[in-house]
Amino acid sequence: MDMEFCCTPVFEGVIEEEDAVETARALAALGDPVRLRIISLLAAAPGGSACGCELESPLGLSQPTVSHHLRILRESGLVTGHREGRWVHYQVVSQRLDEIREVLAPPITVGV
Amino acid sequence: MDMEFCCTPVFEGVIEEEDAVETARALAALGDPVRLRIISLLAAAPGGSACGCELESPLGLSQPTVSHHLRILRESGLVTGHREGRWVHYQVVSQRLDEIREVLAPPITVGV
DNA sequence: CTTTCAGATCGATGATCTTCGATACATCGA
DNA sequence: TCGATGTATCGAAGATCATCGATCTGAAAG
Repeated sequence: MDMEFCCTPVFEGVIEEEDAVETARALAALGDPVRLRIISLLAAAPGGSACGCELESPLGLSQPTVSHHLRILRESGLVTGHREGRWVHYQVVSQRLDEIREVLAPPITVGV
Repeated sequence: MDMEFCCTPVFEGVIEEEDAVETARALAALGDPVRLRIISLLAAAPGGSACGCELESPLGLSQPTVSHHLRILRESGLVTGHREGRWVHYQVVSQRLDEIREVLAPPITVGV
């Protein structure tokens, strides 16, 4: 079961309520200091991935809380998790970040 | 009194707690469907600006609520407001959006 | 089979956020 | 000066969110 994510640019006409909700969900997932640090930690980890247990200590948060944030990032398509024995290796989905950056990109200048 | 906004990239080393809070604040400001639509409405308005009173109807929200969201967008540097008689003309600060896009930009690839 | 450990889920709590009516402030027109 | 209009702020209600301890699942080790 794969997911459908938002891609509607903010600057091509007035964004519809429904599309705005989807896009806002992705941006809200990034709008939390803990989740930004998780992304940063994963990207900086050797091989670009780390298990949840490696995040608790640097974040200074409990295991359920880290798991909670990872779930939100997963549901927003910003990270993926692959089970490897007892561990789940998480890594950043850079394509997804590119998509979100595109949503905020300035309008296509047509002359002027 | 000018404001200091975040600019610390997520992918250049592990982002510090303090910087993460600042960056998250900006992204959280964008993480709301109403505020995304406000940005979209302002950008699509003739001259790229509109007063608060012109937003209430298309958003279907009360004046205090619209004012509340405009305040958050202002405090995040995403819009500016210029008083023109009784009206305050709001417009999107595209530079600020560029900054935020940069924060989410992929790391500088050094070989490989 | 039992223990151990990583991860997910549940339930509760406290904080934050969205929304609105009421109200105050500011500006213009009569 | 007075009323009308756009905006900001206040206070309250309801919803959402972050956080944790307790608990459950799943997998490896003994």
